[in-house]
Amino acid sequence: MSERQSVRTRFAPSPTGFLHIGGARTALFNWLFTRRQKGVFVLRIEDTDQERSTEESTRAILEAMSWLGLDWDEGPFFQAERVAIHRRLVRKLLDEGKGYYCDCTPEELERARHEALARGGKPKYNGRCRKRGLASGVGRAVRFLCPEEGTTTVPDLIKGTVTFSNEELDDLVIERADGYPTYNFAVVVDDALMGITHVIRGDDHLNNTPRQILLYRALGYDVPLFGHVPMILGADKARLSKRHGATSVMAYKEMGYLPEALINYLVRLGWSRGDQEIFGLEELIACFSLEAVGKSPAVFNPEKLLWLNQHYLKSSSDERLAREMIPFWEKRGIRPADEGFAGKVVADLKGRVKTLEELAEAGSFYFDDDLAYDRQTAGGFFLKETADILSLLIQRLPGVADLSKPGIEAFLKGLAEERQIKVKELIQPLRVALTGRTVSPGIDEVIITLGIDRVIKRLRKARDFSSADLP
RNA sequence: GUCCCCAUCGUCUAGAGGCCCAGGACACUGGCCUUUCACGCCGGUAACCGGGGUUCGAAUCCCCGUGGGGACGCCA
Repeated sequence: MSERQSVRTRFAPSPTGFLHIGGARTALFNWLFTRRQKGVFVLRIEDTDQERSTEESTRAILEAMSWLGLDWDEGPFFQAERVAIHRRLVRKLLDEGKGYYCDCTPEELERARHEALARGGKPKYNGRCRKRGLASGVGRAVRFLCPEEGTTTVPDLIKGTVTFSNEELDDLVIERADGYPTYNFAVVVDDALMGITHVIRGDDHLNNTPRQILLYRALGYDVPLFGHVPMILGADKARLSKRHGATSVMAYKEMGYLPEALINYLVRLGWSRGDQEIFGLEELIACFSLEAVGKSPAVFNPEKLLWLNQHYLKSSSDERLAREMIPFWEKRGIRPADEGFAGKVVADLKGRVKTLEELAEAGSFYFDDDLAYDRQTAGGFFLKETADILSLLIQRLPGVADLSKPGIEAFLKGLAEERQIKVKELIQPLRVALTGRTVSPGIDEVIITLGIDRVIKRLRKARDFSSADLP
């Protein structure tokens, strides 16, 4: 490719569902490649299947793209709005003798396929209408007249050059009986007319590519460069699907993943740069290349995604995280008193959880001064001795002048020493009293975030609970 | 069935003929730290699918098997 010709790529999902993990990675590779080349990234919605396409899906896909930060420069274009163009070009092929009408019924075609399969052959179209010279008419589709001899070569940036024998191809339908173009035709026309220079897509399309190349040539268009990225598989090595867990991008948002974690995970699935694991977006734009994309399919590993999410959680600012937390708290009926408090809660917890959802769960006690103590989950901490310890804390804590981490720590250590008990024996009852749980952030952090007034309030409640109703 | 693609630890991968009795990361695991849980730090287990070539030398190149994935639609 010459230096001056600018790169144009596209992402072309069909709006028949949400943006899934595989589609997101394809979009990401396209986007990174394009941004690196300072090219133009086009978004095109392939909605020629009127039966299955929905506006809701289109909205969902756009929303997911935006969440991931994958912005596009042109579009979204809707393929269905371009059928007049497709129809005109089908007529052109017809006029030039490169296509013909076919009146085979779906049942006939199905039967022929089965027979071919039974004979051990490839279930391709048998060419029944090829030489019949049918005119247009109701129930008639248009097929492309495919050469039967020779080979077609796909120039692929990832897989290398792949050659197909034209015998393997058949006369594909380019216009359905209902007048709508089929995928293989529409995609060629639109990519060509939109000036797409690099077609980057899943390698499930590799087999379609020779016939698409034949269409480019029949239409008189330049053939673009291709890059077929390997599929993403589930743990059982089968193509990733719902039964492997969440496959929708937005489902990950709802589970409390950060977009940069998903991006980082996805890009490392099939692409690498030495031993590096953590990549920021800007960094990716600077170093991404199709040559470094691997050829083999990759298994989706939720554990590693979780690890990356934890990493990004740890390194995000409290302010940002507090903002991201809002919907997760809302779901639990929690509305932080102010941003400062939300930030402190997040700061206490972000290093010990893997998702925002988990953070919301682990930190719910911060927002509820009326904790429902539970002897079961309290792990046997509500005993006579506990009540004594809590009383002691209620007496002494308000007198602590230095309510900083070291200050609290020194106070606790001193008190434990004075009472001839282990610090742990002091801290665990305190933890349970303040949080209602045996697991929580550092007790000093909890005290600071809660503030001394709320701490005392909770201690009183816990003491009463301990001394009343003892087992 | 036919065609196409692919093949390094359980998983993601590094490796472009000697630097590799194979490196990193996740997971698992032993220890340290410690105020619970995490985090962090130090360590461990674990792989070149098989067979033939080519070469002084192969994880790397070639061939054949085998295995996995994909395609074969008037879906995209």
